[in-house]
Amino acid sequence: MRDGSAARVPPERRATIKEVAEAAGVSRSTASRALTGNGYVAEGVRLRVRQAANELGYVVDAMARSLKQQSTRSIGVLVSDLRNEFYANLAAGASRQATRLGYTVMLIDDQGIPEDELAAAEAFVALRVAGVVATPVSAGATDFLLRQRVPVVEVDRRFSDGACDAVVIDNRGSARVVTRHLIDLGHRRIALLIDEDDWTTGRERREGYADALEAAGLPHERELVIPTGWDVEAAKAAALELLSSPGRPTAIFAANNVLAEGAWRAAAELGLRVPDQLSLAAFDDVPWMSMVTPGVTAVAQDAGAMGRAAVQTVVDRIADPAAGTRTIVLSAAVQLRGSTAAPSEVESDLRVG
Amino acid sequence: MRDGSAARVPPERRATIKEVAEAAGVSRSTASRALTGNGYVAEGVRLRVRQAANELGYVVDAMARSLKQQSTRSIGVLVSDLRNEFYANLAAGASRQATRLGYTVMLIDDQGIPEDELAAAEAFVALRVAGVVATPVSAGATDFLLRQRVPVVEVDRRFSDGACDAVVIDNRGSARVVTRHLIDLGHRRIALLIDEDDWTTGRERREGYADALEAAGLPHERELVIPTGWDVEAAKAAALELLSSPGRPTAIFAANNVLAEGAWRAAAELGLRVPDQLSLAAFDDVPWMSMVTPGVTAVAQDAGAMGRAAVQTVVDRIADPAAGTRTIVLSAAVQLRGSTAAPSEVESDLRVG
DNA sequence: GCGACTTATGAAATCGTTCCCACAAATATA
DNA sequence: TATATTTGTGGGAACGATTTCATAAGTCGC
Repeated sequence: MRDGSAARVPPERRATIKEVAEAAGVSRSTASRALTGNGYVAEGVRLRVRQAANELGYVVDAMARSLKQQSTRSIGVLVSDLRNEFYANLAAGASRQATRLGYTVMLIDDQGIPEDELAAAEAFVALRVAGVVATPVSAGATDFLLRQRVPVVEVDRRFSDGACDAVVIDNRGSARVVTRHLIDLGHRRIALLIDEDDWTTGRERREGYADALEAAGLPHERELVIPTGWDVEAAKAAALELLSSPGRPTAIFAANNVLAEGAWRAAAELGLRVPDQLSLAAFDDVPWMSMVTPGVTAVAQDAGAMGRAAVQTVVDRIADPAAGTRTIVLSAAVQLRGSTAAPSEVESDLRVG
Repeated sequence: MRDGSAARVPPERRATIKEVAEAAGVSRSTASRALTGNGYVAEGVRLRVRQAANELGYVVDAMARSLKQQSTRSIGVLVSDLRNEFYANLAAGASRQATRLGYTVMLIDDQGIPEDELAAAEAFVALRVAGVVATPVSAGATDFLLRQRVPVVEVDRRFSDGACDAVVIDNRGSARVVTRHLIDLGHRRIALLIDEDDWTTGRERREGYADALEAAGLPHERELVIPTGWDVEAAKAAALELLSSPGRPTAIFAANNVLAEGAWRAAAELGLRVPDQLSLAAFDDVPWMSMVTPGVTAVAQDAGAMGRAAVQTVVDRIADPAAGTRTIVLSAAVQLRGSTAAPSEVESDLRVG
């Protein structure tokens, strides 16, 4: 029985256009025209070539094509941590938009490491991607790409202000609204959990927080701005310390979803009731915030929309490299949930006492 | 001042190895050897070439290289939905392992659509990826890739049993353990929320559920196996109907994290206390399950590890295309949390009455 | 029936790289 | 000294496609 079946045995080597041309009895040029649709080809010939290609299982070699055409249909996407839902949604939006526009995506997760980011940028240049969408962690990668004449769109945060396109949200305004919300509820000691100050996101969120305090005539107390690490554990540790201290705040504003998770876990571990004993608000609305009880008040960035917009922008830029740079600012909604409420009397007493 | 700065103006066109060679005063062959490290090159010459390359901002054209070498250093990764944390973690693990092994990743999110999956497979072939890691949604893509002689590793679920390598977990065993756990707690009416039956994951989880019921001598009631849709809303709707019915189950086993989210939201909407009035267990342990109160008992698959293992497997396969196919079965731990407990007396009465 | 245009085809150059080969000089081995 | 062997270099042929150009036949308008 073996070898007796009619199953077609795949050939050792992949078919080339030359073989397709021979099978169809035409020249390579004609075969190319028949398959790509560029230039004149007689209808009968077109069909013959298409059929020959099918029978041989021919698939164009994108590299040979790009080499000749000196351009590719792929876009580099560089994110800091795919395991973080924000970046995953961003990448999903970018990927889908790219597919829709006929591009493929080269995705690299640089783990937030500047060296890896630079290596990724080099890989993108080597692969001659048509453009790059990146959530930068340093100025290095963008600089390198721009020097190499590769269109870049910075997403979420900016390092090369004005030198390239960008898609961001109104971090400062959103942070101000959230802080204002807490102040309006009666909070006077509002801590800000923040991982960094070097990025535009962190800086702007901090500024928005400060804006709101100032507008309300509240002091901007240094010890209430808590620098944390990058991951949940570090954030939790920082929050534990903060919440165990005598001058404990009545509200925490976490500058992103990871820090919010740390704060939430810390509060749970200390047995603090939210919102009675602690109000919690966050930047980045992720699913768990609407699943826990009470839900967590959060700034809802549409990461998927950011990814889509970034890809659209980079494709526009590829089409017109000379146009002036654009910065797209997307709005973000604040989802008010049960985690923010007026500080309780008891808490006020505790604070005073 | 403008144009007076010493800033180097990037050249219009990218430098080629020919230009590097000329700048260093050697032939293209020598320049190539100096940069790649293959073959003999005098030390002084090597340095001269490297410097020339640096000064010209030379970056090798990966496409020209691959065309000549007839191989690439990139791997195609195909997932169903990057917004789902399971796939995001899988992709993150795959991406990082690929980077570690010197490969770049072409990522495509096929949205679970068979046509898109096939189109992605074609794109991978066109780009001549060295191998593909995929969470298949139909047999088509894998078949096509195998016919095209592209190494494929199926992850999470299988369509081409034995025809290619695979990385999966013990779905049946894990489902059995969870169901058994619910039975041991005293549950007799345990519903299974499941999205599909066509994939190995769904089938095996269902079998594990059935195994446990049978082993306990419990009837396998048809109306307790609930087919849901793919998204949270559909799952929630199905769960709402189930939980509002007179013969309502005392426990729900959700076959994945999306369905679990739907069930959780449904229970919350109906005001059912977990675990007093309803026990909930799930497949796929995602962060929210340990953040809500009570935590949700879940099978913890390490998606990142699956992605890593898949990439490792496909790279091994690239190295030895003739070796027999392997199926790697990773173990999954069951995280027991507060959402599963013995059914309350009141509930039992309700059920009887 | 003659120029102008459209349609159709194939030969050959080209994209940027690698790598086989030929050759030469330096070094090691007999 | 004669002969291998190692080290170093450059010429040129690939890799697989696209695309320019030349050529030729058919069509149109007059």
